[in-house]
Amino acid sequence: MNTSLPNNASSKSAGPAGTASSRVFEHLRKDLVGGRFVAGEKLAINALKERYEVGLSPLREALTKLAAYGLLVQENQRGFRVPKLSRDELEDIAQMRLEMEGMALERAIAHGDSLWEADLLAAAHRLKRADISLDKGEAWEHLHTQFHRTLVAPCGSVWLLRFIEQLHDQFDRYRRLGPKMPTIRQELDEQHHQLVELALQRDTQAARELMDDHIHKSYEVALKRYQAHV
Amino acid sequence: MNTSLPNNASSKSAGPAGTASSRVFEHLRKDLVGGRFVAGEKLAINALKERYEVGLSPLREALTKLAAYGLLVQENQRGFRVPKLSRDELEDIAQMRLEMEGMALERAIAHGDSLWEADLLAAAHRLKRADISLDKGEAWEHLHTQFHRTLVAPCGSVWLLRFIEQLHDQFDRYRRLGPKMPTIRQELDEQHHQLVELALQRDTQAARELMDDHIHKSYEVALKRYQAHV
DNA sequence: TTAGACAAGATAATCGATTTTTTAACCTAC
DNA sequence: GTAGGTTAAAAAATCGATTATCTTGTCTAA
Repeated sequence: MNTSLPNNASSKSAGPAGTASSRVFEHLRKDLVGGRFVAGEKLAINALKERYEVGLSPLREALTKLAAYGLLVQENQRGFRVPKLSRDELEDIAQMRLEMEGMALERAIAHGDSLWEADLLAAAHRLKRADISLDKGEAWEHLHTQFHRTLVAPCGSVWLLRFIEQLHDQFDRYRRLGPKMPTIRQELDEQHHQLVELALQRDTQAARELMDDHIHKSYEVALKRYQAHV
Repeated sequence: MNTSLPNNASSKSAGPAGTASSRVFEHLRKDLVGGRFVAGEKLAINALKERYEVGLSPLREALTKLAAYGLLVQENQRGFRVPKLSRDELEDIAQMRLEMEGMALERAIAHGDSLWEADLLAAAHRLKRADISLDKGEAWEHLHTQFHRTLVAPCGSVWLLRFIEQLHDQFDRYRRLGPKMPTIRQELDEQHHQLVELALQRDTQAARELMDDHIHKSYEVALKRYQAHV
């Protein structure tokens, strides 16, 4: 019923369903990506048990899974900790995003059908409409992720999509560092709009260049945030 | 102390150390990659408990981790199963290996120092010497993995290495399908040797082409095995 | 003064039993 | 005869308690 990682309770829109384990996984994942833990911090399992209102077993399963996913580090007999951040890693992640999302976009443009075009337009529209100041930007973040997901969806490679998702989460640990998000909304929206345009025109070359630029700008934001946060 | 996924007990050479959970994880991983489970099979947890001599908690943690890693599928409230194989997926994996290992090799050639050259020669030598008929080829398999790992090691991207590792495990599910391994040893050895040569000469272009060819040949073997197995 | 040993407390990992959910077999009503 | 419903058995998921390991502070001996 699923593809195993984002796991059960189909990715988004999950209602009350799913196992305790999968609920905690999602919740923790969001908290980690959203920067609600400080990098390097050691997790106090007992505290988490209360915070997320679960028993030990499902909690440990969630933590184990997050470690496999790369959002936690598990140390031999001393529990879990939040991975440190480093400039080197940020560059690694950004570089990888460049390569992989570029590749995916090219393939998506080659394979995407008209249903994709519709989805893409819809996702872009929703994103533009979203109020970034709403619930701490959570809603906007979700739509933003969704937009990028839609953009590369028909690339034809399950594994490529999987890696991109993972990198995106990693990247967001940097991009969402520190307080709120006084993003330069204007330029972002413009780029998203242009991306859709170029995708619809099947202008692979230009689309990829814009995507590179888009990721590069995100990288600069993330870097600034990282440097301010150190 | 580690990088979280291959997990504790540093990847290879693990002695008796590590938690029950990590031991089972490694053991199960090898069994899954080595084809000791049939694709699509549902895992009987109680049977596994006995087979691997662990309690429920560490076993479930190992299974959860393997699901996050992609070697198992977890279904909402009905346990774990071994992912099905498909020709489409095989092609996806092979294609991704092409891209990612090619990229990694280029970077490795650009960054690798003389220590790398030494490691590479050593790894190639050990591989050539290995007796493939020994313990069901396990020893050879390990050296083969190690060789490819060494080849791309200095690529400079932790994430790229991680993805490659993952793809390699996925690929091996196909390549090691069915009985034993009557590999055409000659040609493989020759290619490995040539790869080392070209890497040492820093001939990026030729090395990448050979790598492409090498992976492509592996793909053909894997495909044959897959088709025979269906 | 400091390196090493030791013990007490804290934390991680594991176990055994319980609860929840699914599966499968059977039964009934149409 | 089959769709729908009931229930017993099986399996998954979770809980509570136990065991093993690490951590910290203190003491001793060089």
